[in-house]
Amino acid sequence: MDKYYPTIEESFLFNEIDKKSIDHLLKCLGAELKNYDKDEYLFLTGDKINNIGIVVEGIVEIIKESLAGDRHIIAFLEASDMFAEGIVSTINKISPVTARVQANSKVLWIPYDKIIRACGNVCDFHLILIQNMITILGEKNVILNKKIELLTLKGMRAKIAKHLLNESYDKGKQTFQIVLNRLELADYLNVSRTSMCRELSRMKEDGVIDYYGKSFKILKEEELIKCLD
Amino acid sequence: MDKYYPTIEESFLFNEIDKKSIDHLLKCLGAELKNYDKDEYLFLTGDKINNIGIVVEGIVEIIKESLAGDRHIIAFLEASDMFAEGIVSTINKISPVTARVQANSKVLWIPYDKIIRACGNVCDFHLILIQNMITILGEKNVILNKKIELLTLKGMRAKIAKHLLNESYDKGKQTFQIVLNRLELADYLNVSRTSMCRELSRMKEDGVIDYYGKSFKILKEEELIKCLD
DNA sequence: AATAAATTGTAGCCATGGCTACATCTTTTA
DNA sequence: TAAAAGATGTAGCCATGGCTACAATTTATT
Repeated sequence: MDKYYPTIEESFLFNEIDKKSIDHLLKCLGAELKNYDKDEYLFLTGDKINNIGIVVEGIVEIIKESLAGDRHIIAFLEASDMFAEGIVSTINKISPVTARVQANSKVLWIPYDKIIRACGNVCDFHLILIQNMITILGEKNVILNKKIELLTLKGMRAKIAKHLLNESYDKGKQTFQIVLNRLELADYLNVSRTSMCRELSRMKEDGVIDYYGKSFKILKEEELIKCLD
Repeated sequence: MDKYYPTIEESFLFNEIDKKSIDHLLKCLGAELKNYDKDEYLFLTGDKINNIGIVVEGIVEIIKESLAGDRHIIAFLEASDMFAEGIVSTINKISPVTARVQANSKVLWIPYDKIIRACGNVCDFHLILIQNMITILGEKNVILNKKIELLTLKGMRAKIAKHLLNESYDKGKQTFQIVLNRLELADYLNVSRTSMCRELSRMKEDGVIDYYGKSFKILKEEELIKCLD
């Protein structure tokens, strides 16, 4: 298991925790490393979940089944990504999603109980762990709120403007590269790709932004801000 | 301060905590009760927040200022409602909103540090408190995710269908009362009231639902579910 | 009970944006 | 290096849903 420590340490859950102590801590937590074969399920929609998972090797897919029956992948998780933390921290702990490995994978499972209940010999790390857990949930809240803000905006231009401003603020520059391609971006903004492309063209024509591929430049910030009304 | 205990106890933060211990606990936490006059500000957008607030008396408004400069009230909080818990649990603790009292009010402030750091004489309550804190954040995540699911649906009928199904499942009945009026509902679904009313009429005409005022009845659940594609 | 105010429902008009189809350009694979 | 697959941009068509205006109904106020 030791060979995976570098991966495990990267998770924010172990932020500020002395790397030398992780071995001790994982034992204290009763963490378990499990192997999964391609396409094996980790848990299904409706299952009661009691562990937090950290991907140690391979790929984990998070799948949302709609009431209407169709399946939609909402996340691809890679090594050191955490999952299920949002589920175990609710009252009933019932998963609204299904998790499956896409390739042969290894997952580290940590019992939620052990994380939030300080162990008998209250190690200092435990309290840091709990604080990290809360911070992770807090930050997730921020991300969800940002997404809601975006989705709530009326009009194509407003959505594009808001997103580009967000990116620009995050990077601290007027010129920046985006990560998503056009289709993914349209998906994120919940609009059709073609209509989004059309509006991007218009915005370039109007001289408020410029772009080539994934490189964007904000030309008239004030104009973009005006779009948000 | 004792006279406000019944209100304070109602907060989920003190769930499962012996009421007799609350007095001791609040002292251990260094909780402070403060008075505010009508229209006084509790904190402004951009302020760094270090305390969780619980409304003890009066009304607190949470206000969102858009980049474009207009103000929008996103919540009215009443006695025993908690606020700022989502802010203090992030990394930088900067508030994205402004809080103001709408009438003469009393607010109980609890230092976040004290909540998540067990005190020297580790009282048992402290751990419960921390677990409650995590549960609160987890549940908030669930609510935000539900809202995103709704906003992401394409088409008026899908949004209405999803919301009515949610309400029906929550209440466990096909017939139920909604809380919001038409304007508030339209706002929640992020559509115009008139278009929503039009679609509600059509749905009634099609015989998939029936309603009168705030009373709704789901007539053909399978049909509603089909709308979600 | 009478009036005012607020809430809800309906209709017509038209802008926004989704969809199909295709062209252009880029990247991957053989 | 050619061919295939994928990503991006553009255009035309038309359905969805936003908006204004007003009617009908319910609730609040005097």
